[in-house]
Amino acid sequence: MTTLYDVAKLAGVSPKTVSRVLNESHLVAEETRQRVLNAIEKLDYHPNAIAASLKRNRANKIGFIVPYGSDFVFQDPNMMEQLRGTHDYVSAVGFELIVSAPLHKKDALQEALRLTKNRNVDGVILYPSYGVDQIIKEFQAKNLRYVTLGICYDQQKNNFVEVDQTPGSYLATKYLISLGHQRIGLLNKPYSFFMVNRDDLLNGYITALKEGGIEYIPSLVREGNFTFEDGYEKFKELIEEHPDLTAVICASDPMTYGTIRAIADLGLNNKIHVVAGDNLPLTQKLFPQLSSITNPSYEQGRQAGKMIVTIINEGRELPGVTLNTEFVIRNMHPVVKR
Amino acid sequence: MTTLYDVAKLAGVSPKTVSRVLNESHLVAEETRQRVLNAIEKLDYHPNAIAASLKRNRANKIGFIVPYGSDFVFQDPNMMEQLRGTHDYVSAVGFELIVSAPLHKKDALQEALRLTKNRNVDGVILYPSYGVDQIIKEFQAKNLRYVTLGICYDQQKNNFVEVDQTPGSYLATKYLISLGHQRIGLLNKPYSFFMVNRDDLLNGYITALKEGGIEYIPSLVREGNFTFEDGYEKFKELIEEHPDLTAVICASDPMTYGTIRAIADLGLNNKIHVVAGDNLPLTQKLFPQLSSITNPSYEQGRQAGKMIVTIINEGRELPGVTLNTEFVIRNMHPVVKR
DNA sequence: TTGAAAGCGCTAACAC
DNA sequence: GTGTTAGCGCTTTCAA
Repeated sequence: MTTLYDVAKLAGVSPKTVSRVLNESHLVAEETRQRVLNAIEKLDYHPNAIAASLKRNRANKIGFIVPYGSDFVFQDPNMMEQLRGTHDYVSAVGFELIVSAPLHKKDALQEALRLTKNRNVDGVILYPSYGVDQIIKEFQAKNLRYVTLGICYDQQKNNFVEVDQTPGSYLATKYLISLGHQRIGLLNKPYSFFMVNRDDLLNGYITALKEGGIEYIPSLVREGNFTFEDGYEKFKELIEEHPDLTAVICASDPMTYGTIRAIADLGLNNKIHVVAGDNLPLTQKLFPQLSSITNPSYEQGRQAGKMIVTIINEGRELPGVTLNTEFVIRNMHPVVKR
Repeated sequence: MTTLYDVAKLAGVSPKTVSRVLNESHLVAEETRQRVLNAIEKLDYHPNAIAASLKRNRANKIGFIVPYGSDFVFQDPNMMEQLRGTHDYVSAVGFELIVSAPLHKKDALQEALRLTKNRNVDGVILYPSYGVDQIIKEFQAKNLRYVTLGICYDQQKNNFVEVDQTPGSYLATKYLISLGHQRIGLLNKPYSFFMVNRDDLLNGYITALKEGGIEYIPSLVREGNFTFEDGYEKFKELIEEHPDLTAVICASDPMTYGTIRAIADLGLNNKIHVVAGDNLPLTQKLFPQLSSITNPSYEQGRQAGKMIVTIINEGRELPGVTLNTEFVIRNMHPVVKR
């Protein structure tokens, strides 16, 4: 294994000079620099990143921790978009991304602590889940670096990148009302996913109903855990209790797919106006006729990546960021009254 | 920062003993071990993984290199399944997974070399792509560790986990013929993706046609690059040239989605019998009526993870592994003759 | 079963 | 602009 010393010897300079060429070459005379570069080339020298990490006390790695098992991370399309956003940002600024997806929530949180305390990573991005507030306390007590994908405890002011769904659901509901729909279902996100539920989807929905002079009926709202299966089941419940339903707004794209499948199975094609939850590329391709709330998952992941890198580099907390949803009209359904 | 020395001091033992407790505690007297563990607990000590890595010359990390940009890795569902399989295996045996997805192929391959030579990772999993054979030569010359997800050069005997699609396409074609289909299209995988094309999908298809006494018409086969867009375009080409087409076999699930969308756009719903390419969970949910070739992507990723870990631990090459496709009948279409 | 000392390959402090 | 020295935190001889 060739080391920096071999390079120094061949180039006839000190080890520190080689190190300078590697890291801060502007502090080295051009002629010296060239000699060192030649030696590096000749020896096919590659600096040992681990040794540098040890000395610098910097792993140059970011952990992306998801407390729902690998089948969730790698199969939920929103999660993938977040992951992709984080990957793109952090890899562009010289960090590597480590994905950690233990099967049990409590393992995940311990894993976050372990990764960070072991100095395997310089900081982590945490997905909201039950118990994450405890972990954050420990991160804060130990002065470790973290960013959360959503608000994780009451009064959290720093180190989060969240998405506010109020505008999206408000606009979606308004739009459906403008088409003449009166019985509009909402397949809401799960309260249990988040420590601090912002009720944003629900609030946008209720506000729009109120403005439209339509009564808010709580049983038109069902929670689901973002999955296809929940979309399927909850829509069936909804339509059974409210056979006069003509439209439904879904909190996520997988739930949208489940809803569409349920509609097909029930022989209700073209009878229910569906609004999708995320506006993912795949959904636009599969169901180009669907209007959709837009969920900036990629941007959320990207911003979280940017935030954790900044926090690591500057060594201080950063104020939280809120991204907004919008609403895209792509409707090709007829207005249906049943 | 508490170090192993702090623990040693508190426990009244030598650093080496603490190290033993951490790594090979059976070589330590139980009473000593307890004293050390107590000290670790009391100090909330976490071993510095980087220091251990430096000394051991082992990063405990696997690189997963994909030469097609992050939008491909994180959006292609098969890739995700492979990644998930690798993640699950390697994380279970104490390795971390580093995903590397540079935008340009040649960057990707340089990245694979850099990651490995820098000792950022102990080995890499390489996706087949143009030029990967050159990189492999360099890996071999430098005695670096790698596994490829498919055969990447002529006569490659070692260090790969590939999938043979012959059985799947053979069975799918047989089945379609048994239903009475005569004009069967094949949306094939792209030759350009692979250095060494095994023609497996095509061979299974041709063999089954021959056995069924049906002429093989080359223009019924179109290549696509696994994406929705290619499925859409290539199917349109196919049906335009062959209006008497009644069935089509797709090389991947995204291509299947594209084909289904094209069929809908052309007003041919229920007129074309579609066979899906991968049998991914999402496809089963979205289109439960589709028969499908089963592509063991998760298992492929898992086996690749297992292989690279074994190669790293044993320091030698391993014979390649071939996984097989199957065919699942889920048809609810009527048999259609046009 | 335990310990002393050396050193993995690099960079930070401090000279010159 | 360049070099010397020490040391990051661990593990590995080798000896006791």
